[in-house]
Amino acid sequence: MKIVFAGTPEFALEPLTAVINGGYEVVAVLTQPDKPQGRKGTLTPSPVKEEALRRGLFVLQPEKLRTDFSALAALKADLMVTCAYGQILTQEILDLFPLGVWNIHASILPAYRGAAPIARAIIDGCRETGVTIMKTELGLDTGDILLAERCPIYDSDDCGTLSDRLSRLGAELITSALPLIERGDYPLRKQGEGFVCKKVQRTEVDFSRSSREVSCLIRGLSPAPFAYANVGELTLNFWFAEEAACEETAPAGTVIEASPKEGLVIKCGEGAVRILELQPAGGRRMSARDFLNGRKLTKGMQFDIPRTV
RNA sequence: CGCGGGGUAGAGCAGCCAGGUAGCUCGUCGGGCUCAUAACCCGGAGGUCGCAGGUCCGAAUCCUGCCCCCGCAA
Repeated sequence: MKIVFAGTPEFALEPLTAVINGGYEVVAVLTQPDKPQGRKGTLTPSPVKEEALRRGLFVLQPEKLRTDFSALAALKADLMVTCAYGQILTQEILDLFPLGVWNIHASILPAYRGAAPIARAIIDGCRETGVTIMKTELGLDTGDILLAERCPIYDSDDCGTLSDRLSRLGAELITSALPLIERGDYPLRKQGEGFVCKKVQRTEVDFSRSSREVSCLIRGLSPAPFAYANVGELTLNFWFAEEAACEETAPAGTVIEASPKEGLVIKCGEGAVRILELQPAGGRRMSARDFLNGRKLTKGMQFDIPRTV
């Protein structure tokens, strides 16, 4: 069976490997064009492209697939597996594959259709999420479900760790799915009503929210694009935080503890959060303990609270 | 030339503007206190101050060039 694999970020690597290890003929890997990265604007290939090249696979990376799919058509592949590819497919493109186009999506559909399902689930405080394999149709992540499997979200998770786990789960599911699809004998389940999510953006922490909301926001946006906060002249990106016990009454945003021993604890609207890892603007990622050894924060300082819109 | 911060002991920082003894917190090592300790007390080790050149009696500090790291924005 000839398969095209379409994917772009790191999340798609395990599934790609799984398809290859499944013994299928991966006739091409479709991925987003190289993008300028960082301050120097260096043109950087996607993680999927790098892996594909490493394995000597044929790579396609059209700027606009919807108008530039002749190369894809020429492959005459049987089916396509998509996994966070990043471009919308047209009916013409779907029709190129006799056995269909199948998508690996990092949520239990119909929840969290669209972009950033993993980050959204954490930010919303979900206790579990999962991965769905669905047959792609024109609507965004609306296709019928072939397989889905749940996966817990722990308080120790950030978007990075959860993403890793879901990526492996996605790899397992596609491994189970391909034989079913090849045999052509499989049940499909219709999705219920859902909603589409947008990309997540860098967000200023609102400490007037509850400790759970704050810690989930921080973990959901780490390791990018980050939740941040300002205190005095400092801007801090937060890498990891946990909810903390707090008996004090102080305005939200107050620094309750700031010592190498006690750690960095900030009062929230309800409860408090302990920042465990952070990164000052201009600096490297470091533990709160290291940061406090530099003594840039002291008890009683106030973090800015963003204006509520 | 997109905007900006930075490179000083193993870690995180101060000192630089107004050149003149290498400082702080943590860690580490040794000793003490304690039933005990990640707690407390005493003591010690540990630094080519990113690299190269220049100015100067004297440079972490002033000047010039270079290397590297990072935040924002794209």
